[in-house]
Amino acid sequence: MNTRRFKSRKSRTRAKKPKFLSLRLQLSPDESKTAGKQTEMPTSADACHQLDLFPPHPENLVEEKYTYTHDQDNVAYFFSAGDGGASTLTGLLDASAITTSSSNNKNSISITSLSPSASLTYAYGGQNSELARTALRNKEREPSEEKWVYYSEVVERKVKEEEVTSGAADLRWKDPSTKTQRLSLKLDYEDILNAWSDKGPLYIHAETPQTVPDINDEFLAHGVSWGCNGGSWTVPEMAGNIYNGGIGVKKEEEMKLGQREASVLRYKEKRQNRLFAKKIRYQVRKLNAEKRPRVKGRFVKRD
DNA sequence: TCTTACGACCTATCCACAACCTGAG
DNA sequence: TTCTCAGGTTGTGGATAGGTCGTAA
Repeated sequence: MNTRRFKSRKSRTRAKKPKFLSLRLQLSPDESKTAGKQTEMPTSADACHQLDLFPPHPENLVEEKYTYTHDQDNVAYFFSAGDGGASTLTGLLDASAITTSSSNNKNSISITSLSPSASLTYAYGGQNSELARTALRNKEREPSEEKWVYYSEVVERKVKEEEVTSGAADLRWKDPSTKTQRLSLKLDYEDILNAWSDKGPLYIHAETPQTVPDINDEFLAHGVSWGCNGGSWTVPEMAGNIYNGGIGVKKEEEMKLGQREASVLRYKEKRQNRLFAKKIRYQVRKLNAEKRPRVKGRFVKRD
């Protein structure tokens, strides 16, 4: 969604009550509760979130459980209620517990609440409590449905988690007496560069900083795939070809190229088929709306 | 290079009302 | 604990307004 458009549109006509909340906006440092916070270490692959090739939907912003998953084709974040509703919006706001789990090729991060009675009024500035109540009311309507969240929101959350899990994590995170919890990720760039020095260029294109790669990029289309393995990005099949002068066996190369092409095809197909259209939650309402009389597109009273 | 005009595109908003949800008893 | 009921909330589609973007002059 175009934010500028949204803003200007809001100014154009009477502002409609927003349906969803941005947790990022509401989770100011002062309001986050830290007392009794329990954190477990994320197991791996935390860096992978930086490559979300599919822009997330801003809708469905608030849900019960935040889950991050990745596989070899994709990286995505979900909110789901697969835990039976143990985590709620209140829980998210409170963020009393952040737990992570890992199994096979999937990692998940759950944020649950240890004090569900926390004040929503406080978190929402006392003015949008009705909104929060509404959001809470929606819990578990669709227990296993995929949800999308803002990418920036996820990144911010991940940064916080990384800081908590790192050895040099700011101890203020666990100190209930400390009011400022604004954590900042401090990287030792020199160490990173040294550690990486024998592993080839830092960037896909050695001259330019790496951002989200374009799937149409020839570089990707010719065999370099993105995978997340134990927290670091790898170039599994063609890495040697690119950086070390090739793998040598032409036949093998062709086979792999074919597999790559098929893989890229599947990837592109997957991306194209991704559901960007509005999802109908209640078919009966759609039927009713279709039958409802209209004037210039607006519903009108029946005679 | 900058400004302006224009068309194409995009999307929040509006409406009524049945379905749905929630809390009280 | 379960049921009932009243009242509040949500979701639905088509047309539209008005902003954005790209292009040409």
